[in-house]
Amino acid sequence: MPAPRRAPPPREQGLGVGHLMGRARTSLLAGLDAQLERFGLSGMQFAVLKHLAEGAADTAADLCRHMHYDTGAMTRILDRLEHQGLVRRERCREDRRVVFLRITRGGRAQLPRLLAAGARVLEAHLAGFSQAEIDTLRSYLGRMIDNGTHPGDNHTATGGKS
Amino acid sequence: MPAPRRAPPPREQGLGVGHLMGRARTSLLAGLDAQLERFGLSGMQFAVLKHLAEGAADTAADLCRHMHYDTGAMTRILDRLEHQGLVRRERCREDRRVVFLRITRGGRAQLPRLLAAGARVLEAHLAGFSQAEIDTLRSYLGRMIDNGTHPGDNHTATGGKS
DNA sequence: GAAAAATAATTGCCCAGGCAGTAACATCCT
DNA sequence: AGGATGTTACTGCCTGGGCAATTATTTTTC
Repeated sequence: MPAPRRAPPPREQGLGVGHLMGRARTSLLAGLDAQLERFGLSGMQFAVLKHLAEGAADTAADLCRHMHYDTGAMTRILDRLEHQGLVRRERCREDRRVVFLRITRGGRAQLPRLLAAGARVLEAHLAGFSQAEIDTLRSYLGRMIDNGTHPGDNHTATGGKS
Repeated sequence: MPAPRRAPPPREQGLGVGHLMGRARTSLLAGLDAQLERFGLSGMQFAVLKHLAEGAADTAADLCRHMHYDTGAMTRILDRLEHQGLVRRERCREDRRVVFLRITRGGRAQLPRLLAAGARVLEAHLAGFSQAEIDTLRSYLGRMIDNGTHPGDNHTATGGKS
């Protein structure tokens, strides 16, 4: 070790939570990308595929609404997924603006492996958490999102059940 | 049904956590950017300035280590901060590779307002949280980060402290 | 029924982060 | 000493998201 680095006490009161959240999310995403690398997929592509498989959405706009994602970026993600043969675009006949999205047979076949990879990453990050703790964490995050979405709602959120 | 809950998808909800985390962080960041917009600063620039003001780091490499950030991106952020007259670069004489970073008088003068803006956003998102809940949330995030950083450490993390 | 507004998908442009390289310098090793 | 190695800051290049049009279509409104 050439230069001994001093270890400054990281006293962060205010932004600590934001910072930690960013780190945790980065770690989650990095792990997911690492696991998905051998499938040639990014975390975002995986998420899209998962939503499609679950039937949560079947058009690009729908997907964007559910995932709070940019429509332009979504188009490009779908381009890649289609190019990889995992998703097929199919123009709707009744409303010729919309394009239905369908998982191909190959895409569906890969899905279990992808889901397993995602679960692995999450399990790793939640090692040592009890189910109650996971639920609590989820409720905290939900409340924060709610607070950010509807700012000024000053009801004590102690009973906050989404 | 013999209720053989052998190994169903027990952690299926886990992905929800990742999703919620992303949403919460996005909301936090969007709020911060909105508050900082009138200062002409991004959330990242603010974070860097804050670290410098606290004396947590005084070189670019140091900052990157503390903030887990890319060195190239850091150079460019510092370019902007310097161009805005908030930070000054000063070559070290002993080790001519390093460039010390100093907050200018103007930068330090703005800091209180910036910190207040950051605190506002965080307070808004944590409305209705007790101090204990905030601490719990922080500990959860810390444990997740730890799990991601040192994967495979299979000691029950129940006693995990920061 | 035609103009106006709304919606879906797409594209171009910009910005910012990650990565790989580069040049200057410092340190280590033998 | 002198070469290998590491460090610091910086610079292109690539990727990917966000935003603002653009195009094609539907729905609403008058």
